[in-house]
Amino acid sequence: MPRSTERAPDPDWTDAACPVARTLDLVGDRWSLLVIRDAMDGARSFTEFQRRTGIARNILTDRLRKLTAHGFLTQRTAPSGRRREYVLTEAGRDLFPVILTLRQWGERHAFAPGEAHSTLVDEHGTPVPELTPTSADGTPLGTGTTQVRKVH
Amino acid sequence: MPRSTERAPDPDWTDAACPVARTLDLVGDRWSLLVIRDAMDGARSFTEFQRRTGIARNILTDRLRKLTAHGFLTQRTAPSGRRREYVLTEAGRDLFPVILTLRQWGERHAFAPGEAHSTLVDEHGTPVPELTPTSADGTPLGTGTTQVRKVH
DNA sequence: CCCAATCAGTTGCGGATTGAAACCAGCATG
DNA sequence: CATGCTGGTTTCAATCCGCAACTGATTGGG
Repeated sequence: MPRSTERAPDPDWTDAACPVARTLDLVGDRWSLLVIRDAMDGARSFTEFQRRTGIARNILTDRLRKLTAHGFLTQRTAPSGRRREYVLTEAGRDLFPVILTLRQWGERHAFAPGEAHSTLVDEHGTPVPELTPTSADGTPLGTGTTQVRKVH
Repeated sequence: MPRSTERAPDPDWTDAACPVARTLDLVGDRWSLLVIRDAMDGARSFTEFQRRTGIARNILTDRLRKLTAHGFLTQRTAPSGRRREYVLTEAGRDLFPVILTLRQWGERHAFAPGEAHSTLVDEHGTPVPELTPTSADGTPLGTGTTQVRKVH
């Protein structure tokens, strides 16, 4: 009885009006964002993703397929041969701030002081600074100083 | 295998050295971040979370318990009575940039042009600008201009 | 050409997780 | 006492996940 209204690549959202919910409907599972993370870090092939994440192969198959179907990844034939490889699309690369903020939360709250972890650095090896939300005039924003509004 | 470092509510990480993976181990499921989102938007009570998310009640019970155990939420008695309520901790509020970047990705990529959605505004009603990663000297950073490095 | 290894999956199978709905207990009101 | 609200718990079916075995298409070497 579902009645598809228009063209629907991925039907029935958890909360159709909320961008947060829609994004989580696409990548809000245990593995998708780790696959994206590794793609950003240079992983291209099935076995490379498998090796880095440790994910079960059938699940990886499923995730690569879904991420490709939803436009985060594309499959193209590798430049150096005839094997195919997975590369991030524009939409996939736009998840960079999401991965970065997850990373920064983890670095701050999920490690004991002095515990070994990885961090993100720029081309000069300088650590990437914390990403802080600000208003258009530069004042910092948080949960108390913002609110959700409907738009059409 | 007894590995009691200090207080260990949630042992064996998916990828112990990666802050992204650790964060996702804590909130990387279908519902946790939506609960956090609603907490940021003012939800305090069990039924309020249930009403906003539409989540099954047993799962909500589990998520509220886990989010509390992991330090994202605290339970305190409401100031205006004797009912208890869930409020975000410091660590919970620090997920604000994560929710915001998820929201911004969704606004950009998960909606057809002109489709109705919610957005985030500051106290003056001005839309919150895009959060863009930059290096310490202000140059924009992306997947091509950063790399992961181990730190101890 | 033949044998082996590697890559990219697919299939089958138990066990854990999730979800919908029903049930339950405490408290407040009428 | 009956009703309603809050904050759950229980039950049970469906789904998801990981493991291991298998396929099938390529490289790679002798």
